[in-house]
Amino acid sequence: MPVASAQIVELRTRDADRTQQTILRAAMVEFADKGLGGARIDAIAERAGINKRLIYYYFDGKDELFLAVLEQTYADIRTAEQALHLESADPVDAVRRLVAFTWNHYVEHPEFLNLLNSENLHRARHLKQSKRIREMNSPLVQTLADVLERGRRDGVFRGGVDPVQLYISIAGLAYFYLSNNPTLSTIFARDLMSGKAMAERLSHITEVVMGYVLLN
Amino acid sequence: MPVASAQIVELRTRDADRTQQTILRAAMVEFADKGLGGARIDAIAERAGINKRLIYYYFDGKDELFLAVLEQTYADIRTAEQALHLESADPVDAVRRLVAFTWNHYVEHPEFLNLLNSENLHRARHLKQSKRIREMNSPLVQTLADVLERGRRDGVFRGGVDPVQLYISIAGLAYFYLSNNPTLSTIFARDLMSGKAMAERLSHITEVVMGYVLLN
DNA sequence: GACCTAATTCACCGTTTAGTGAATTATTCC
DNA sequence: GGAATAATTCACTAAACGGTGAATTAGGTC
Repeated sequence: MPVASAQIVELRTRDADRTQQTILRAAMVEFADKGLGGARIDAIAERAGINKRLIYYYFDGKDELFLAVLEQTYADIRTAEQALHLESADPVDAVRRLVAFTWNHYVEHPEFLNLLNSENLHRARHLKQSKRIREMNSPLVQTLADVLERGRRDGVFRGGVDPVQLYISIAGLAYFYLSNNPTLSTIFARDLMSGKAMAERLSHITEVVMGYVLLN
Repeated sequence: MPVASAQIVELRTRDADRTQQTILRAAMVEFADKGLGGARIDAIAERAGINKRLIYYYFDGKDELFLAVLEQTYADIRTAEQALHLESADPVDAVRRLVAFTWNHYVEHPEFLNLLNSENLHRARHLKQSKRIREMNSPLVQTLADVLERGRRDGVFRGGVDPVQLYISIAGLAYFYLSNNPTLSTIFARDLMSGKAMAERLSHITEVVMGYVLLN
């Protein structure tokens, strides 16, 4: 039974789950900040405040850890998507909400963009090996297809819209602005990250998407 | 005076300009393939078939070399943009051509996308230090603004379109699809790089952009 | 054809990096 | 309370990496 030094020493009891979560969070920050190639295992250990050896104890190596981070990040966005319930919404409202959700999710989770960029640089070689993520196939595309079809029947949406193309467009309009903000802001000599600029962007991409799907 | 082995040995005469170009090209390939953090100076030297020391002789270090590659790549796209001459084209045609040009340029220069991703991961710290690139400020935005204004006066375009927002949207619609192709293809279990898929994408983004700018 | 200088090669270094074998604690179970 | 096991620390390595001082060689100049 610890006595005086208890408050200091005994704060950390042994806990495998918590340690793994701590490593995962620290790795996410490091990978997002430096990319897979630039990230340092020692830096992750330091960030997590754990011994570096534990990373190899719980995860096999750098690549496996990166995959674990990717899986976690994807799981987060899938969970958030579920909560949207676009299937029951009015088609026009559903598309508007999907655009806003996508934008807001990227804004609130900038690490997601950097992780994806890293993974694409490596031609998705981690993702391809992950059963978990491929099983996580988003029902969003099917939902979006239904929304588009309902809108078309209602006479408000144009027909012949490929839901995958539209989904990629919505993501791209948000993603590129945020992911490439540093170079865009530099080249256009304009602060594209200010609150005003951000609000204008969301408004713009909403208009672009609605201008495309709506008839007239 | 070399005799029999002349054909082999003497193929390479000393040429500073050519050596620099060779290094630059090799560096572009390596940086695009591995990112700034993953690229190896030794690999660049090997690719270029030159002695590693020459990289430090002509360029100061890894970061300076990366900046040189970025500058070269930007210079290329600016040159190509100049040849478009949108200022004299019919507004509707001009926007269509800008979309197609952007798409085709990215398709033909995939290294450009990866280099930009790397630079954005590093928050444009190289770009910010480059006088050359900031001076290269594209006249394209001004040209696009004129095109939009002409189209509005002609009664074919909607008003109030920010040319910077539109330019970023056109770039984003093309960029995201190509840059994130590995993860997108994996997740949607669909080959988005096939000739058919690529043609569909260009068609789609053209419709999205035109759907937005055109009245009715 | 000797001289000068620019271009290229050679040999090397200090540090960083991912990764590991083995010892050591804490916790659980009997 | 002792044994077994899981969690954590310790000490270390081999290779890779960016970078550099100094020697060497080729080309142009007079």
